[in-house]
Amino acid sequence: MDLTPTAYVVLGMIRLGKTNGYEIKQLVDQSTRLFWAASYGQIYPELKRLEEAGLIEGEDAPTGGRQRRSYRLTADGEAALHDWLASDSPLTREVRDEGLLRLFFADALSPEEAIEHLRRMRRQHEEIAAGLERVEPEAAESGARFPLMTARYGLDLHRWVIEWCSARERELAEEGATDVHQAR
Amino acid sequence: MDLTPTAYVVLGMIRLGKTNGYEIKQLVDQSTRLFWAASYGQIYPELKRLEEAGLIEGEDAPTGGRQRRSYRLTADGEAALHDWLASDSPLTREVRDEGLLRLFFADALSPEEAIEHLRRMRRQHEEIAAGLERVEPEAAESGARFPLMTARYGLDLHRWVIEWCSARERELAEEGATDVHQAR
DNA sequence: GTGTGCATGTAAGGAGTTACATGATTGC
DNA sequence: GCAATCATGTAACTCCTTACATGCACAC
Repeated sequence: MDLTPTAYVVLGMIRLGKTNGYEIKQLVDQSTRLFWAASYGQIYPELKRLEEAGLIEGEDAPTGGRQRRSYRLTADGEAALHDWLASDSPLTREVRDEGLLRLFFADALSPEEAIEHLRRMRRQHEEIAAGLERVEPEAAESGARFPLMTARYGLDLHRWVIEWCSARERELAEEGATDVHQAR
Repeated sequence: MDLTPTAYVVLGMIRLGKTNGYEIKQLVDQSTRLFWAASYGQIYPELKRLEEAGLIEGEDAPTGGRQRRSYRLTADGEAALHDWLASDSPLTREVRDEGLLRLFFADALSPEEAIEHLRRMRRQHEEIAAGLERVEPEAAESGARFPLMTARYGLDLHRWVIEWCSARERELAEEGATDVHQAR
């Protein structure tokens, strides 16, 4: 019974008190989204699989006439989550960053175009940081320690990237200003 | 004719002087891998698609009896690459980081286990940084400016993460040392 | 009575990985 | 002669996204 990290997202979110697919999706979108996203197309089938595997138990809990299913962890589910968290199995890490990819090939651009690209990269990270600033207070109030820690990680990291981009923009601009090539 | 970023990886690597699928894969593995990976299963079909689209031109160039196909950019291919690099279309950014994901749920761990997990995260980034230290000299000698810039980005970024993990490890350890709960 | 939010799901398709198959060349 | 490297390719599979379908509840 090999679970994917996405399965543990579901398990972990239930442990944090989210009882149905909709709530799980909402919390994912405002917390782990930046380092582990999940769509309804993953969450609902995963809930079924985990129930079949006996790691969670569901019960119908309609609100009036609106269907709703409420899940909780079983002892097995709690154990599976803990084992994963404490295990020293290799940690998946994959990044797809089109901004960096374009930067890698930026020798094909003019200095002005390269600076412009760095600005676009920076703006993207500024938007991400702004989003994190908005959700950080909620993470702080939740009482859970580590969700707040990861939110701060994201904020500090993206601020670091913003500074890095700024620094590279300045370097390129200064070179352009003093360089003879500028006058070509 | 909408191209994926992976198609532009192929285009860009050919522009950097790589002439066949094998060479492209090698350069990807020691340069863009950390922010845009690509497997043979993507590269070879992509080369065919790009040739059909007229963005590259291939010619058989066997080494003795060993088959080999050598590609170069067409004018259309050069233009497509440049347009992508200079365009302000949205920049894809996706991260899957199991280390951070586990950290997010680390309230389910004991303080000691959480510290141990931070150590594992740090070690992973130390290995990545060590790999980057090895390839950086080659990027520096290649003459291309931006591949070196992205290599340094990676190095500085992972060093930042290493420091971040260390700081969190220290915080948790100090708390444990002064906290009454430690003696439970 | 209408739009927004709550709530559950699926079908089709895209992107990417893994594993395998094949065979020549080069260095030891 | 054997291992490592050069070189090309594909089939099966997994994972995930997108788009769609459905319908209730609640606030204005």
